[in-house]
Amino acid sequence: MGTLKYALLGLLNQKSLTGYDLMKEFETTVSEFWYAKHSQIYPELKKLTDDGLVEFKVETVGSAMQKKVYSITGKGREEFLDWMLEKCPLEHTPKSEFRLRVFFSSALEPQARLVLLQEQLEKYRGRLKHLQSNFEKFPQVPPQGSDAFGDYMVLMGAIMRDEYICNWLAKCIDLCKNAE
Amino acid sequence: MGTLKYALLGLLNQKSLTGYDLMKEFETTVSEFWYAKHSQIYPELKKLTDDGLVEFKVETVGSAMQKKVYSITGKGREEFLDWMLEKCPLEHTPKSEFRLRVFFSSALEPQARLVLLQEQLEKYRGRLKHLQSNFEKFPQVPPQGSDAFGDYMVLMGAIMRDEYICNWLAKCIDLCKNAE
DNA sequence: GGCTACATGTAAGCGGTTACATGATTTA
DNA sequence: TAAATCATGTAACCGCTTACATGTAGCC
Repeated sequence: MGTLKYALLGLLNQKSLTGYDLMKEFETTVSEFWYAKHSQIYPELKKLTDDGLVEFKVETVGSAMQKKVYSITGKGREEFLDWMLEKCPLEHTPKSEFRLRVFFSSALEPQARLVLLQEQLEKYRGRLKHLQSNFEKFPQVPPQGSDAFGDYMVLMGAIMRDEYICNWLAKCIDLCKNAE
Repeated sequence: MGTLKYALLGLLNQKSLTGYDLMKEFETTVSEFWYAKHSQIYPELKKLTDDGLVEFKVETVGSAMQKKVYSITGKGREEFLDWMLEKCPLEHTPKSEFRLRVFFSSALEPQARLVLLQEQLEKYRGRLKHLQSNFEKFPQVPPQGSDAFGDYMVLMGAIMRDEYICNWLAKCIDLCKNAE
């Protein structure tokens, strides 16, 4: 796919950043739907530079430390927008080790099956609380043209996702208990 | 992770199958949460055989065509159950090209943003209908000890997942329309 | 002075996809 | 008899992770 390329271009389309900054983005905000390690980011930035989609200027921090601040070029913005307007096919449902275990769970004792589901439910409830507290940083819906609007939509999606997973797990736990 | 190994062991724990049968499983039932191409399955089966976790007997179909029917061994069943009882950590939220686009969608014209969301909604609504019709093959909840019970739980999860995505997309579309 | 964060790179290896390659059986 | 399906394998390549490797800056 080469999606990392567009993830980087999209972020640099919002503002200029260093490779390190981009790495941090993939660890925080963006991590809900994309991520990459620095070992993948730096070579990709080099390729984007060679292709004229981004450019950088070197800034010096302190006395010796140098960093490369990357900006998107006109050509880069063009390719990014082309990608944004492409048809977006339905994604394959993601692989899930947990669901694989649930699928095979008839191999477990009823008690172990229940533990499997309950432990997972606790973990998702914890993450849900965390996401909900993140959501409070938006006092109201951000204006549609702002970068925050996309942020708002995906965060809302993340919360709804964890809510559905909690509902699903609770339903499975009920089924297991009632069948005993 | 080496999860493919356990996916194969889990399926062979239910019944004996050929490499081709396993490939078909990954294209149908199991595809909701795991999948693999034959080019990955055949070498993995060879490895599992070398490790004594599965064994096969050759069956002849027609006059010349040979197929290998694989069965799980005692050692294989043991390793599979060990894996089933391991702690199952919270999975990283899956990468999604679509959500990436939604995140960046302030770069689009309001009309293009709406089209992006609406097209995706239509696709998910279509798949949801398909999943719901699959679900009708269960006249009632299967007994907890049967292989069908795991199948039932994950299919229920898949339906709930597509429902939540439809709800999320509908909500996003509303936001975009109200902000105009 | 020591720890954490900032900052940038390379190399080996793994999981997975795409493509190459072959041949038998069934069905229209 | 032609096409689709059954059936099994290998090889090249790609995206990504883990580990290797190095050095600076800020903070306690």
